[in-house]
Amino acid sequence: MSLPHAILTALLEKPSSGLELTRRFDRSIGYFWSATHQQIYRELGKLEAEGHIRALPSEAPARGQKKSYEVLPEGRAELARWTAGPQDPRPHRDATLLRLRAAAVVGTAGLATDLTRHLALHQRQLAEYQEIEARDFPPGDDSTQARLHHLVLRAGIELETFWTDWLARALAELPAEEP
Amino acid sequence: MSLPHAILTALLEKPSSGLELTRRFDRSIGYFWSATHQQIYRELGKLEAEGHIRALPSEAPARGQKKSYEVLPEGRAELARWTAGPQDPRPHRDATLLRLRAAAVVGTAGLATDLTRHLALHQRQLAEYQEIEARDFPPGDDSTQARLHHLVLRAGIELETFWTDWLARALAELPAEEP
DNA sequence: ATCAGCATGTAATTAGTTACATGATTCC
DNA sequence: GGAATCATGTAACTAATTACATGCTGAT
Repeated sequence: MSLPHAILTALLEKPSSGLELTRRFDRSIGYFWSATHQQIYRELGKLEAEGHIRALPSEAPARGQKKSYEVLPEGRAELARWTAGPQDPRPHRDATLLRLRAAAVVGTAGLATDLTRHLALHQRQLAEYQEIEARDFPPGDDSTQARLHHLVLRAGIELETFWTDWLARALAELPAEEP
Repeated sequence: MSLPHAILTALLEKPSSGLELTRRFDRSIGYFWSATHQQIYRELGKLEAEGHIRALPSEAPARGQKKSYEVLPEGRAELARWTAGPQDPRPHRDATLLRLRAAAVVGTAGLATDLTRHLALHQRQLAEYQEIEARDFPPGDDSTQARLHHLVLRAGIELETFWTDWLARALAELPAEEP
């Protein structure tokens, strides 16, 4: 539902081609709104047809050729409208919590292995966020833009901190398993 | 992707009809795996066709008639397999974080109103979780099942606590708006 | 007898995922 | 000229959402 707005945001930050966008959706933007290259190309086509973005004229539009896009005033207006307007929270779905609830009825056998793996993934993600914070947000940041970006990163850091703590607690509470 | 497993879990906890399931997906189960009645009826049909659940014979199978389901051994085995097996974390998508990032490029005008509304929603949800904790998990719980359920609830409480804190901080950092 | 609410469904649309296809460029 | 990689796309499928349809039950 908000993929077009994620793309508009990314393109306003920096005009890019489809593949460049895909790479950015694997890092920064993708930390809170992931998308595959197939989704991105499809959505770029729609946004262009609607007059929200346009291809930079410099490049040739052939198949294997790079094609960069920039946001038009209509696109910026649409993004501003979306940002300011009311939005209902989307329903959440968390497979890990569901799994624990399932384990309460069918047993916890085999669960610890995969939860341990998840714990490691969250620890790695947390470390990555902390590196970004140390590198990009030294104490004493001031611009509104920097403070907003820092807030978003803090959410990532605190959520990953929560999950690492919680998974460690969950693992500690699981009944020991036979080897 | 895990809707069938959510339904199997719910039915193992207590055999139910479609509408009863729908109600439970509006409360307990739905706190971490939401689903609408349309999804539920469709999935019940599939699970029955696959031999994972069956309709309790007592009730008549007509259209406006209640029809309750119970889990068969095959369904329990499938749920145990899913619970124990490896699962890759799904990509996250958080519209609020995307919105803050968008606001960093198009401006924060109008944003505070809706974030304030979201803050209130998270506060209400947190209060509800805390009531459930006080009611259902008095100090000194012991069974594995109770501890697993409590862990899941704790995740809800701590996540809502995070969001209320974070939204309050975000609102404090937004530039004041002209009335 | 009709209306409100319970209960079960169907249909159409949109969003997201997975698998595959194709051209261009560069390096060997 | 062949392989590897960059870059852009199509097609098919699965999951989720939105809107609508229909029968049953009990109250007035």
